[in-house]
Amino acid sequence: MTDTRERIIETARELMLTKGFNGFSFNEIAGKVGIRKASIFHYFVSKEKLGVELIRNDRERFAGWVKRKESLEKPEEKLEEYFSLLERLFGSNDQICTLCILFAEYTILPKRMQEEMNGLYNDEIRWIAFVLEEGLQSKVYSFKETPEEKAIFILASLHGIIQTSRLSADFSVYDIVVKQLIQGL
Amino acid sequence: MTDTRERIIETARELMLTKGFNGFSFNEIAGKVGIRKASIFHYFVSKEKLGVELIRNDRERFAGWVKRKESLEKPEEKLEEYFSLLERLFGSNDQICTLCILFAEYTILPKRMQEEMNGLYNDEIRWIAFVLEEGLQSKVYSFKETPEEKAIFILASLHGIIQTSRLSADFSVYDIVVKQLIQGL
DNA sequence: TTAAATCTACCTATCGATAGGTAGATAAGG
DNA sequence: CCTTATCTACCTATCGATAGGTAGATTTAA
Repeated sequence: MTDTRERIIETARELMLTKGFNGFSFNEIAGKVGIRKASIFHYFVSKEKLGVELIRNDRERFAGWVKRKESLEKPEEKLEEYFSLLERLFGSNDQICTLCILFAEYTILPKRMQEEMNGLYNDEIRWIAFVLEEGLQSKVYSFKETPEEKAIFILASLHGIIQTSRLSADFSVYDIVVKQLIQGL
Repeated sequence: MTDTRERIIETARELMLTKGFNGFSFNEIAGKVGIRKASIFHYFVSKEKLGVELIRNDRERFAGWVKRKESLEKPEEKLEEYFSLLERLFGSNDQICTLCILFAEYTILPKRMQEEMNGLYNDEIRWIAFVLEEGLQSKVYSFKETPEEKAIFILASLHGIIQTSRLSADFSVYDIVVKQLIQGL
């Protein structure tokens, strides 16, 4: 069944988002899923393949999310939904977003995973920049940087605060940052 | 001599700032320093102790840096120096700042290291907030958030962009962020 | 002054644990 | 019967850490 495969992926994602790619093992996944370590290799020939799929999975889900939000008319609403999206990824548990958790390991990750990370990052930047461009044209935003520069700034701020929120387990800092980001538009 | 000890620390720092705490081994340090792995245990009874010392080291160096910058009169100058300080930490090589690299591993790091991370983070936040407060009083800054909120925002943005700069090995994004940060003050 | 004791700075060899990964037997289902 | 799924059993490599030792400098004491 693909059921086991799905459970492997879901468990792996939880573990990766909590402890990083090199922070979890096949044994740990197996224990949580209730199978043996060797069985995982039936679905994923290597840990690298699993890692690549996890990120690509994220990209697809983001693409789907974007499509679902296309119906929203106002760019401010889209952006606000995006802020909520990232917030929902942590908050309750120890998990943080895919890019956030993998940044530190970047230099020691397989090239294929690095490429997917770049892809995911560019996906998000492009979408944010697009929404900002909309906001500029409809005059709800009035910043003087390029939409791309602003997007880079926004995403960096979000990534940074998501990570620091783990230190004190204080998630209120996220809103503090979002508030200032919106104010700068 | 403590010379060997110093070389162990310096090598460990380089490795940690590049690959994370769990991304380097005693063997790797030993190879670079030119001694045997077991010899490292003569100076550090455990990897945890080494890790704690690396962060505490950072805190002390930051404290020293702060003292050296006390002579600067204008808060804008201090802040600018701080931006340059962080920038200097990466740029040339694959290394990024201590907090940035350790954020992802936070949940699987020894408690003592977590505590030191919190200490380092608070050190930096407090100093930034203090400088911002100065700026408010001398009227060179005019933001309406509290200095602490602004400090949290600034540090988050810097941490975020430092990490993303590894993706494309494009360090120009740092200046893009700094520019926007200054503009928001 | 010199011999014994101690300390410093390493070494070799090995430990148990765990990592990712493989081979081949067995079980389950259509 | 045959394919797919999952198992047991095992491999190699590496991890942090320990045991036990050695050469040489330093300290102590008669």
